[in-house]
Amino acid sequence: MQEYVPSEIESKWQRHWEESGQFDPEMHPERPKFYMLTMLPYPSGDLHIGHWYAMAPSDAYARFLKMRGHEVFFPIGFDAFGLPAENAAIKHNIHPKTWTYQNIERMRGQLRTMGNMFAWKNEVVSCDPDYYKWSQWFFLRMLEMGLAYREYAPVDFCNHCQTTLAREQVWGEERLCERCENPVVKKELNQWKLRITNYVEELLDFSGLEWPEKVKAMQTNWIGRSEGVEFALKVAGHEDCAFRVFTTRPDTVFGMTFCVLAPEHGLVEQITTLKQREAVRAYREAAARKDEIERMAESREKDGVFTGACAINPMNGAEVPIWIADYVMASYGTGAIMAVPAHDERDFIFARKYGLPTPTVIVPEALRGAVPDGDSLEAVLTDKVGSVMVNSPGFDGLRWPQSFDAVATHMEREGFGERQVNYRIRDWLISRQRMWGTPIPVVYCNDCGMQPVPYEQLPVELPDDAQFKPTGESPLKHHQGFLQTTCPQCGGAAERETDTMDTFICSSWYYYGYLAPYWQHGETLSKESLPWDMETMRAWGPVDQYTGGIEHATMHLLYFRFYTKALADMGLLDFREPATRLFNQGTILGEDHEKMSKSRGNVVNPDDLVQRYGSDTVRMYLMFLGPWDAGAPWNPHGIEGASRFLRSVWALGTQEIPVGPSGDADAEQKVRRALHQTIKKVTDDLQHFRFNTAIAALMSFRNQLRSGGERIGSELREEAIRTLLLLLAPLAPHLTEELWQRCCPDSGSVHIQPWPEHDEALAADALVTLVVQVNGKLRDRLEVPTGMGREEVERLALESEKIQPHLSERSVRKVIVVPDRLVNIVV
RNA sequence: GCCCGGAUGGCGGAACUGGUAGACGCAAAGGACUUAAAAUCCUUCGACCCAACGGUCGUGCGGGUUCGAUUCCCGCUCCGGGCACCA
Repeated sequence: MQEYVPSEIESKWQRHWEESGQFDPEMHPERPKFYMLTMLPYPSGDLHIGHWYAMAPSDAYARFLKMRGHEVFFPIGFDAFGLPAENAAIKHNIHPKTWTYQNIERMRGQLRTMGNMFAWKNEVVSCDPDYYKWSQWFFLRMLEMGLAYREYAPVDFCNHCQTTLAREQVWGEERLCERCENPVVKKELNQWKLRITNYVEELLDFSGLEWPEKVKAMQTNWIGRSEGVEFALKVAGHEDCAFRVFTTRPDTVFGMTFCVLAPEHGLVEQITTLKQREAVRAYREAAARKDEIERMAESREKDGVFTGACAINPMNGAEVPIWIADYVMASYGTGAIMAVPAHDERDFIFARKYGLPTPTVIVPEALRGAVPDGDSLEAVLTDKVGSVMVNSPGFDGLRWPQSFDAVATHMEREGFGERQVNYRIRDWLISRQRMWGTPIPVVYCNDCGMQPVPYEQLPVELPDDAQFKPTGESPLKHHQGFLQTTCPQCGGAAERETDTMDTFICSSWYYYGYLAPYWQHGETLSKESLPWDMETMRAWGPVDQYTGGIEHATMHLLYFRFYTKALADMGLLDFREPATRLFNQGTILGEDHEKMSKSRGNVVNPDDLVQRYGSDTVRMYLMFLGPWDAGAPWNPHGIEGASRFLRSVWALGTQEIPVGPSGDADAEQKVRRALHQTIKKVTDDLQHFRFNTAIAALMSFRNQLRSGGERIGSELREEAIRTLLLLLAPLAPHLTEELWQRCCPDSGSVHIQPWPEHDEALAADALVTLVVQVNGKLRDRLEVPTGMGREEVERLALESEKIQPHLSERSVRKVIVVPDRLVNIVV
């Protein structure tokens, strides 16, 4: 018997598969298509065990589907723009392009050792001008459609990365930069944005998508839809002066005892009285400063300043003081609120602090008639359901949601308010003050203003001779060759935009890019150009199964849905959702159960493991660790189990056992039954990404085959081994291919064989273990033929020697029989 | 504070729609083979009591429903993730 030496067979088959083109996408109309997609890697220069954990199971699934008769497309590429390349440029004086392509070259090699069925011919590299010219083309189309715009507004800026960020890329209450985890600051800047908010309602609709509930919840949460009423309040003594507030609780409007404007609100200056002017000015300044610096230490203490002016409650004409306070955000709703302290905890705290009244206007329905005082924070009633309006002339006694409707309708009829839906999500800020990204294709002319670069001039290419400064500032700002251009409108001198696009732009359409390998270098674009062949897109799109990490739930996965909708509106796609099914794999942790990081020294290097155990073993072990979506800590000894298993399969596949064509009938029946049960189990598990239990089933079958091995005939033995190889092929593609070629050299690759089918009759057990319980406690086990009748089962159980002692001196009250399962005797 | 997950042996985990808790693997212990080691193979392996047969307890904690609960319901604890003066 030859020994199992993975290194000898793995590279051989990797080369063979790629050269034979057996995994290149081809349309066979008789086969159902399957677009399998795994999130593309950033070319950091080293393939991490996390990449293996994400991609190896994806590959197993793709291979499984191919054997199940699908035509499978499983592409790969590189998300090649981004900051690390610039940092390397500054540190090592190497152009980001050189650094990136060197890394890609290295990672291609590492990825190939995984043995995935990647369609390498369709690879995309997002920093290739032939790729990013289309990112620019989409941008120009969006500009024409009004989906892209430039705005001067406060934005989040990361000092460490020297760039602005999208709201999605600022994390948590600490407001950390998604890349470097340093706190961001606010800055007022002119920035390009994409109108993702145009699609909010559609983005909230997940119908037809098989996505994890968690991701749907996170996106829904992020979009933050809330239904309410927006209405106008006049300022007393200023006939021409009014402001609007948004509320989700119009039913509490009679309880308004003051209003609050955000310190930045445009009306503040105009309405502040002379007496209050100094206090208001000081508060606004302090608020502006607070926003810049002391964000972390910011307490939730509510304070504010009276403006001296009053607003008129349009419902009852009551005059209420107008305050400014920084607990009201300028960026949400109208930047102003009606304050109802009896029914809002924040308003209550504020009212308490400044001695403002807190009248009750809704009460629990059960308490109707008796209006409680509501003089503590705990007594603040915020419940909608079960509350009724009181002290609200004309509306008393109304319950939610009629109370909402009645007030809203009244406001609409009287013409001072209307129903309104507000969202938390903001438009996508895509400007980055970085060099290594897609240039935003616009120029600024002194005479004509901002002008888009004509389609025919795309791509606007990054210079190859950029000078990087240690300050981290984008070299584009100082690169005269890039900067100086002519205005497409008047032909005069103009300057290019030096901001580049967020790299999430590249990953917002790469899965369509994979299908457009015909981009031609030097091809002149026009508005009528097509980024892909429409027939090919119709045939393959959308993605059938997408896999990747959950960390992109409210970033990439939101942008990627938005892009698909925008591209569909450009007439380039005839579907509106990019991926029908989504699966989020978990994270592989270090041996110490902590997140892997260089500083912790718990990083596992896959290259070393491949060298020592082979790719198949690494794949198998990662899939065996536990459920794919759970992730797991790495156990350096555990991989031995996967290694042993594959070695024993190798032994089974190469050993000659001198037996006749048929063997012991009883042993054969057992093995045959196990075989069909294993086919069933593995098929079902792989369909549901349960790689760990599929592997456990294969191991069990291996155990049975080993123990009964000498007593079965060569015919069944060969069938069993062939089937084992087929079932194992998606998981351990190299070893199975090698053994398959040895046993069935004429049938072609193991990976194009039809998947085995199980026979229900052969899989059925002849005998079952019947559990006998007395009062729910296990007392005996009986081996009985499958399908035994209730009466007989009951009789057998009662007669059992082990049961008898438990029945003495007690009377049987009831006997529960679950056929083929158990008998429970209640005494 | 709100919204999602999760908690099972020494470890990773398994258990279909309530029906044998701990599959499969790792580690450990004992044994076989070997001059020896590695590899391989066999046996044991939740806790406690018992010489043994066997028994009692046991799926984060406390209750409940049920003949029967890791699974369903109620109330907690701890861990992880998301959101958060969002009006």
